[in-house]
Amino acid sequence: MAMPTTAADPQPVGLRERKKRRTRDALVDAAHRLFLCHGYGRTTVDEIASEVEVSQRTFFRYFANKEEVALAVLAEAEEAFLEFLRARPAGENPLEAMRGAVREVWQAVDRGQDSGPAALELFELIESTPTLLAAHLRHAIQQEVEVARILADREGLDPAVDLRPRLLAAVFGTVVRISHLAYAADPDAHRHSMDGMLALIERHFDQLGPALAGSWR
Amino acid sequence: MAMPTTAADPQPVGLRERKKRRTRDALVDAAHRLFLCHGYGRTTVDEIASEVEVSQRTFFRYFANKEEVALAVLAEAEEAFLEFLRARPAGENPLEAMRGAVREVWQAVDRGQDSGPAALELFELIESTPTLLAAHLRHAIQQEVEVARILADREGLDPAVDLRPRLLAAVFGTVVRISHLAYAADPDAHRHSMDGMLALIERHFDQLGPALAGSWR
DNA sequence: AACATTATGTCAGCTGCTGACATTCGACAA
DNA sequence: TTGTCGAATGTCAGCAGCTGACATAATGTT
Repeated sequence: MAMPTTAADPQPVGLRERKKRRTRDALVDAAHRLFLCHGYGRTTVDEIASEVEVSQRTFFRYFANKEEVALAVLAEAEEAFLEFLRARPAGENPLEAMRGAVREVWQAVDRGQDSGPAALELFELIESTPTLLAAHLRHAIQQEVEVARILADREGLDPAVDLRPRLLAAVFGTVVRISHLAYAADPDAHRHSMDGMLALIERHFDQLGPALAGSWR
Repeated sequence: MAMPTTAADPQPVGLRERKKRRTRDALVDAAHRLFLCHGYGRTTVDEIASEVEVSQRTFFRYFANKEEVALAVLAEAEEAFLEFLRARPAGENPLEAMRGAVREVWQAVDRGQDSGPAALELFELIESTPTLLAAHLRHAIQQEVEVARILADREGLDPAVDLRPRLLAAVFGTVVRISHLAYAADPDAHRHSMDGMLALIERHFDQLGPALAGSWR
C-alpha cells in the first residue's frame, strides 16, 4: 500500500525489548537450574531473583507467580502447537491435523540444542510437584479450549452447540499426557529418540477405539 | 464367628469424634457460604475460622489448605464413586460399570436434601476460580489413577504394561467434566433434573466414536 | 538537551501456611 | 469421684508468596 518504508523492517526491536527478553530468559534459566537442583518447594523467589541480580518485585512483573516461571517453556511449546495446527491443510480431518501439528512441535524441539533431555527433566519435575501439576493441568484445559475453537473453525461449526471439538481436543490432550507419563516412566525403552514419543502417541490413539468398544478379553 | 458382641454395635462413636465431625462440617458449611457470597479470593481463612469460633491454626489441622475446604464435598462424592465402581457386578465391561457407578452417585446426591442446586453453584465457583480449578483438576487426575487401578483389577490386567485402563479412565473423566460444563452453561435446558445430567453424559459418550472416526461432515 | 515513557528498586503490608509450646478437654481406669 | 493420659485446641512467632504505592533510573523521542 502507501507508506513505503525502507524495505528491511523485520521488527523495530529496540535495546529495551532485547534487554527485557534477556532478563526474562535468565530468570527462566536460573529458576530451572534451582528447581532441578534443590526442588521447587525449597527454592525461594528471592533466590531466583538475586541469581539474576534483580529485585523480587521485578520477578513478579515478569511472571504472575512462581509456577509460571517453571511452566514458561512449556507454554511456548503449546503456543507453537496452536500455530502449527492453524497452518495445517484444510483437507485433513481433525485428528490428522492434530497428529501432524504435534509431530511438527517435536521436530522443532529436536532442532533446539539440548532441549530434549531438558524437556524430560521438566516433565518429571512437574509430575512430582503437586503445585506445578495443578497449574499445568489448568493450562492444559485452556489449551483444549483454544484447540477446540480452531477445530470448530476448520470444520465450520459453532463450538457452543456442537461439543465434538471440545471432546476431541480433551481426548487428544489426555492421550498426549498419558504418553508423556509412559515416556517418562520407562526411560530405557524410549529415551534419546523423539520418534519414540510420537510412536507412543500413535499407539495410544490406536488403542482408544478398542478400549472404548467393550470387553477387553 | 466367635466373640458374640451385643449385636447393636454400629460404631463406638465417642463424643470426641462427633465433635470433630461437627466442627469439620461447620467449617465446610461456613466456607461455602462465604465463598459463594464474597468470592473465593476475597474470603480469608481467618474469616472462615472465626465464623465457627475456632482459631486459624485449627482450620489448618482439618484442611491442608484453603482449596481443600472448598473441594471437600466433591472429594466425598468421588470417594463414593470409587465405592460404587468397586461394587459393580463383574459381568459388566469397564464402560458399563463406570456408567452405572456415576448413575448411582447422582441418585445418592439426589436423595441428599438440597445438594442438587448446591452442587451446581459449587461447579460454577470452581470453574470461575483459577486456583480452585487447578486443585480440582489435580484431584481428578488422582481419581483417574485410582479408577484405572480398579478397572485393571476387574479385568485382571497389570496397569503398568496395559495402559487401556488409564486411558479409559481419563477419557471418562473428560466426558464427565465436559458434561458438567455444558450442564452449567445451559441451565434452562437441564436444570432441576439430575436425569438431564446423566442423559448428557450418555449423549457425549455416543458422540465419542464418530468424533474420533474421521471427518465431521 | 529536555522531555515523556517505561522498567526497576524500595518499602510496607496482607494472606496462606507451619513449627513449637502451653493449655484445655474428652476417655478411661482406679 | 478422682486422677491420669492422650488428643484437640489456642497462642505466638515466623517464613514465603504476592501486591500497591511511590521514588528512581534507564531508554526512547523531539
